Amino acid sequence: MRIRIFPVDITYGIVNNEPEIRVFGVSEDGKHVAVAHRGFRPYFYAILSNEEAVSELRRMRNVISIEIEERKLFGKPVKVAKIIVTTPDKVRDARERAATIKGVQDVLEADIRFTLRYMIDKGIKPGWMEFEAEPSDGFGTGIDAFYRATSDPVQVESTLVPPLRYVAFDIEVYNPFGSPSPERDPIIIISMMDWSGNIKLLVNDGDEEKLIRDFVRELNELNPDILFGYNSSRFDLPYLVRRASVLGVKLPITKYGTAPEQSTYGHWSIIGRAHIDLYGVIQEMSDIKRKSLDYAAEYFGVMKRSERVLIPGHDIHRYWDDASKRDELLKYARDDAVSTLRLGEKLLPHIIQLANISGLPLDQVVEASVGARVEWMIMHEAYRAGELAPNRVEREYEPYRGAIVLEPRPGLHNNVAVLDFSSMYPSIMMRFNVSPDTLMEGECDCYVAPEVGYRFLKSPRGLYPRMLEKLVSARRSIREQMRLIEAKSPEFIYLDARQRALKIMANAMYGYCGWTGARWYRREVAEAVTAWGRSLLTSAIKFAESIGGRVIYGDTDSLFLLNDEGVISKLIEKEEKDGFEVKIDKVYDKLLLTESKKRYIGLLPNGDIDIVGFEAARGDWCDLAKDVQEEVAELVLKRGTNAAIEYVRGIIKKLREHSIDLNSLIIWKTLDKSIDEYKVIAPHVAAARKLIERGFRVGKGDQIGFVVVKGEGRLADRVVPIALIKGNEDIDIDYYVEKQVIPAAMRILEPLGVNESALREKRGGGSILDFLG
DNA sequence: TAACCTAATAGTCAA
DNA sequence: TGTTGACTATTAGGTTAG
Repeated sequence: MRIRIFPVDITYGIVNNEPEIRVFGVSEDGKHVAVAHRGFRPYFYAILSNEEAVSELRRMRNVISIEIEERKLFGKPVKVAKIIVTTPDKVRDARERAATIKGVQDVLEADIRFTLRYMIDKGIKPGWMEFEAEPSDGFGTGIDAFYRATSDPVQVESTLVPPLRYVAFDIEVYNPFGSPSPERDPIIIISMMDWSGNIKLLVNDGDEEKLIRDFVRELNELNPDILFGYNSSRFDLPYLVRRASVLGVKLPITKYGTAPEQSTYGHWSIIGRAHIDLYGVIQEMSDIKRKSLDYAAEYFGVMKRSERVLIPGHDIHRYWDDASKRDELLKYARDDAVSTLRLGEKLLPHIIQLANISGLPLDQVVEASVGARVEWMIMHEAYRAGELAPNRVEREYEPYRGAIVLEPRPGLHNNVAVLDFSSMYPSIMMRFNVSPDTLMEGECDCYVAPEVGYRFLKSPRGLYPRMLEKLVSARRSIREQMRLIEAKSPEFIYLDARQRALKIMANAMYGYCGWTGARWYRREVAEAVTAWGRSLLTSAIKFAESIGGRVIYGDTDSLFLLNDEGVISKLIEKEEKDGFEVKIDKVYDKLLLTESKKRYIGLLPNGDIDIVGFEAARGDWCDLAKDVQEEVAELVLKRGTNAAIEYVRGIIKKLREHSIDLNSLIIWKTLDKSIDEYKVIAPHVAAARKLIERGFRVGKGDQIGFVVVKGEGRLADRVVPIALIKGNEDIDIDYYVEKQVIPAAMRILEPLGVNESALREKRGGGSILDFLG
């Protein structure tokens, strides 16, 4: 019989010294099914410098057989021995032995995990797959039907996703000592929400063991395919596991009836299910400045911050202890579970597509770095092309030249067209066959990169260009399909997520090739791409100017031109002839350029304002300053500078009267390293230190919010982290006027000829005291 | 000692 | 553990005027 399965988790077991791949997933009718597949063995390659090594390799223990193959490494043919080993746990030992054998130059692909090896070799990525199979004995719990595969799997293209069952969970911990510790502090609430909207609030009524057992029972009854959490890889799941073990309670929530375990990169996996920590997905979305669950949920329109309970983390124990506040804490826990579930629903299509395109399983793809995702995608392609995966090696960092940014022509311009090269770097790689395996030294039938002179074979097609072509053409056909489908239908959402993911992956390839940690790293490849990019942009400028165009700004792949239809259409036509697509991205009715690169504001025909690069677009300025700048931008473009000046004066007056909400004065900055690595104690570092003194665990990656209060010394000595705000702080209004509001406003007003003094209230009597004091 | 200058450090954004 | 280019604030440590 034929079994079609949408995999949720793929793992393996060992039966009679033979590995058995086990695919847990969902069938088309929504049943939980699992397929076991035997017959596939782990292996790795050895590059041979002489044939005599083969007999010695054959004599190694746990080796089943050796096959001599012709493969390629960076495009060059090599002879390799494929060393097939009994079970995955024997690979390491065999690899180490093989490496010491004379005649073995190098050992390759010994660090590829078995289940991923299986998927690469069988041409399977997470998504529908089909087996010939027959019913079999069980090897887990919570499964409706077991099968044993009698054929290799086949990937099935389908735009459908089965009805997956998912649950979101969140734990609250009693934390009177600051950050909680599982050895000491009990779990007090576990909140859960399932796919059909049922919410469960499990409460510690004095028996924490029962709480955990209740959670296990509820979860196994729901038997979800996906468990969503928010920061659950770093907090909730390890805390639960540790706490259960401290209490001596079992936590059998995997489909093997075991506890979750930590696997690679700190990820916590639940066999048979996909544990998806949404925090990682949010973290890489640069549009979302605040990464906490409440902000992320608000960003996606899932739950407004104003409509939910917000409790500062360090206060949880107080709400628990205070009988009159406990209900609020329960509501808070509930809101977290609801937000997490709804966020999961929004993000799942995206996650499924990233998994399907990269080849990484659902739970791993959210944890994996961008580089790792691209690399797995390349591994699949390389295998089919007979290319060996190079080993990961530590390399020295070698900087190289990037893109051009034009000097802006400052001033207020009318009717400006912004043109850009569509997917410039991917296009360059495809157009000139730029790839690590086509890079050549010496004479050849080659494309030669400008300035840097690196040479790339015209044929055969390289690994990178081939992959990009697949990504680009897949995206193109999806976008065509989308035109025929009703927007917001399930299929539309699926296709849209897919085309976005394809674009993300295509755009990530350039960054990957310049990453020193990449298996297929070749600095020359990245360098050639940016060199061609510079040359494309400069020649486009020259051409535009030669036919009377006026270029006022440009960055990497974009040109800002005074709108002239003739010039623009000729430029577009010319680039098309050269194999590049140039498009009008947008047209501004008005555009304000300053002397700064990468910063401008523009007025679109529909009245919208674009603010690019300025403080209003940044996450590290207080909301007040950002709001002021946004308003100033709008007033300046729509009504003129005087209106903007009046507005700013009004805000400053309000601020001095203390009638501005404290929340709009919070400044957020990320700790990019752990606290003792800092050479300079910046304000947010000082704020973080204060938190640590008070028992909070803050560190690398955390966002620190603080306000500035009056006092002596450095700014860093005058910050109060928001978790420690009592409400009676003496806010340093002058700081907010002079260092936040006025600079943000002046950034836009100054180039228009406004003097800073125009923003300040005239000082009345007693001004001499102000100067002295 | 206050005022001023400058390099280094750090974070964030544009592309 | 994707890239370079660019802007900006703040600290840290100096020099200088008085």
